[in-house]
Amino acid sequence: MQISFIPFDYSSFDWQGRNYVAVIGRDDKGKRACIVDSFEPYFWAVLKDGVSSKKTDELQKKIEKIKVEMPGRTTVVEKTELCKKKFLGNDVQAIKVFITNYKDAHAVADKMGFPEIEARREYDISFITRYIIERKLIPLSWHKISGELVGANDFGGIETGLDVDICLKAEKIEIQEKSDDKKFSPKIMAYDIEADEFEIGKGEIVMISMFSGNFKKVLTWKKSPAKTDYIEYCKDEADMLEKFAGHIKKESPDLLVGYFSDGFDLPYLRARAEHNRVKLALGLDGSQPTFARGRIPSGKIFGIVHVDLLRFIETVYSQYLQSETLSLNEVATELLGESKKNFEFKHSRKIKEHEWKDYFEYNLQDSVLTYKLAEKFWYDMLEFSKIIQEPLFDITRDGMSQLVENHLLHNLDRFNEIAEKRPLHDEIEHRRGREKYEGAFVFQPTPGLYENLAFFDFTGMHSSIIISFNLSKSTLLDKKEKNCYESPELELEGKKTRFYFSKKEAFFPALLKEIFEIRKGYKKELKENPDPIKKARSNAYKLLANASYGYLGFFGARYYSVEAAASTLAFVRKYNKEIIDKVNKAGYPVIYADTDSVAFSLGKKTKTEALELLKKLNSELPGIMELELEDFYKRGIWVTKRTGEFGAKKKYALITEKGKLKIRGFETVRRDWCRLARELQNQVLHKILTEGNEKSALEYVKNVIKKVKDRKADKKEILIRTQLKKPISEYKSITPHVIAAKKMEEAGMPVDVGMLIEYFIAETHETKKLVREKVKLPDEKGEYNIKYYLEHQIVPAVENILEVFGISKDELLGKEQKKLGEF
DNA sequence: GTTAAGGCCATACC
DNA sequence: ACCGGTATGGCCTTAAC
Repeated sequence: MQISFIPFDYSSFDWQGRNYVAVIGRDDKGKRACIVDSFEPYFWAVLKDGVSSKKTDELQKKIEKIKVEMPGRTTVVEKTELCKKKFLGNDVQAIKVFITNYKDAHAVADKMGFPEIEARREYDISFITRYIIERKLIPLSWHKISGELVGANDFGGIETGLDVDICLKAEKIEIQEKSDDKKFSPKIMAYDIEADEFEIGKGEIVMISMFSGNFKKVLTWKKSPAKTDYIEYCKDEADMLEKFAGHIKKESPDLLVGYFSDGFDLPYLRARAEHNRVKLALGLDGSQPTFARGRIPSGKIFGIVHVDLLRFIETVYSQYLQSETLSLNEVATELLGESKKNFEFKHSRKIKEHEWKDYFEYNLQDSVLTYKLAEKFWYDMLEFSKIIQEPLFDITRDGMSQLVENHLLHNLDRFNEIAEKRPLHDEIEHRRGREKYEGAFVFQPTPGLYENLAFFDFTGMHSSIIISFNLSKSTLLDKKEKNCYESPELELEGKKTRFYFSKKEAFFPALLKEIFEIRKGYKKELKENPDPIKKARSNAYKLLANASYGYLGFFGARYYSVEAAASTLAFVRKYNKEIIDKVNKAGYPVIYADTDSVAFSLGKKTKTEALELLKKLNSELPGIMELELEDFYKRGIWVTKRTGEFGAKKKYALITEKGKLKIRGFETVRRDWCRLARELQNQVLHKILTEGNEKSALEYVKNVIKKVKDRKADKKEILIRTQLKKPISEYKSITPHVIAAKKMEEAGMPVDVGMLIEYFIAETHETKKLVREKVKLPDEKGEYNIKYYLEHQIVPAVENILEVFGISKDELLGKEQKKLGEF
């Protein structure tokens, strides 16, 4: 029989010592299907140059005798094939080594230490990735699958107890052209738990909420008078866990989405199920969730894609968010305009009868928000999965470099390339230990207020350089050749040098070019005709292109190349400086520049003239490099560093003619300054940039200073928030936020790595000199320290800005110091 | 015991 | 371990007196 099929979940299983995959998806009528499939697993032995055909024959025979015994199975080399391939861009002879079980690829490769073999490769590619490459069953794309129905006794009875409508053994897989036209909306269910303790498994789970659009439910085993349609009372915790699994089976979602659920909800559920000795049968085959090890364990459920939305947002979207943390509340407020319900967390013992209803609502709301965010990010997940060709489960958890690498792996066969290996421990250590290479150039600005500015910047500068000069590991030459690309002079490991790159087409720059051009196309289409799918697709290509440069210098990369990374930056410096020179010579004084941008004064020249200059600059750029207008600005301000008289880099504020502010680097945009200082600075910048002088700003500053002195500042405005980046015990330097974290721990509050620690600086006894000795938690009794807030928050936030107008630090401080003495 | 340099630390820019 | 280097600035630690 034949079906239309869209795959979204991939798992592997062994039967009679061989590997199989079970792919879960839907057909075009919305029925759930499982495709059982397999392929002949293999890896590669790349031969040294000039091995004779006689030697090759002998070698193949030797390899074909290899056998490894494993508990419960025997893997042999089934057959070998001699092929013409490419490895790092070079033509090579390679032996394709087919083996019984892919799990033993490494063990077989280990037995192949023959002198004719240059390298053994591709035994370290994940089985699912390998499967997708071999059989081209692309995640979230429509396929036509023909095959036989799987019977009750096939594959050790996998079909029995598998909750699907159709189970097919694939024979032929064809991708459907124009599959884009066919819509697929997955059934999404969001979930959230509330527990009595934050430590995984330590307390009891009090309630579980679920939401999937038309289905809403809060399960609890606590007794309360609250009665609403969605509350379901259970006998005890064990009963609640089983009912949870029951509802998931009945509702049958494709995606089960949580927020921080890899780190909290799912492991907690698993731990409580174990504690209660019940089975948490969430998988379509009745299996329990499993956890893949990693920096953060990843919770996998057979047949249902478990997505921890936080992880996806972290890697692909956090750079676009204004939110200071990625908490569900902040992210939902920013993206949905909807927030969590107010409920002050407490142990269930302490919850009063009438409060339970609020607690249930709170719990449900978390699922509702998670669900709405998942809907919002669906197109992004879909596009990433389709473009990278990796399952949803993986693309929602991979870091940017992993995404870049997987995109490469899925496209290497188009170049007949054998993949490079993943670096091993020693190699990683070595890479991490190397000296840093020189980065981009940042222009030293002259402090001042400027009028009528233009900003130019390079579009995708790093990518366009990698593409234009064919930079990569496989194009790096040992020495200068005729007709090659030559990097500008650069310093690496203390030596001045240059690198040379071949002009021959190579997979890394070629694939990047493809990404770059496709993105350009979608960006243009999007301008003319916006739609969310195109937007998500354009963004996915953009992120992929932007991460490619970082990938070159990432120690974990298969195609790591310091030479290519350092050369990229040498070109970045060269072209940024060249543009600065040319802009200056054209009669526009350059005010500032950083990496890929240049800001300059228009003076008496017009915008049209500036755009003419842009055209001219572009005509002189090599390859696909391109400079574009970022914007014109009415005014801009640059200030001095706190120490010294030079202009501070990466710190400026601009205003457009329409009055839109662009603030970079100032305390206003830093989350570790108190709100009062940030808001004050924001107002001061706004006033100065709108009005062109400091008059009303100065007035405003004085009022705030008075407010602080009169103790009129609100507690919320003076709280300082700093992130705890590692466990308290690992801090060498005990800073105020570490003290605050310690205090929280003592008070029995949860303290986790990654948390934003809130505190304020209080009035204390004179003998306490250090700032950390004055630290108090928000709820602690005490007045804020007037001297500290004036001298360390309020004045520092504005002194450098007012200094531009000749209001010196001494003047500002001197005036205030006398008054400060009163306290 | 005081002070200044250096280091640790968090955060931002691109 | 999960993209790079450049830069600011606060506060603590430590060396030198």
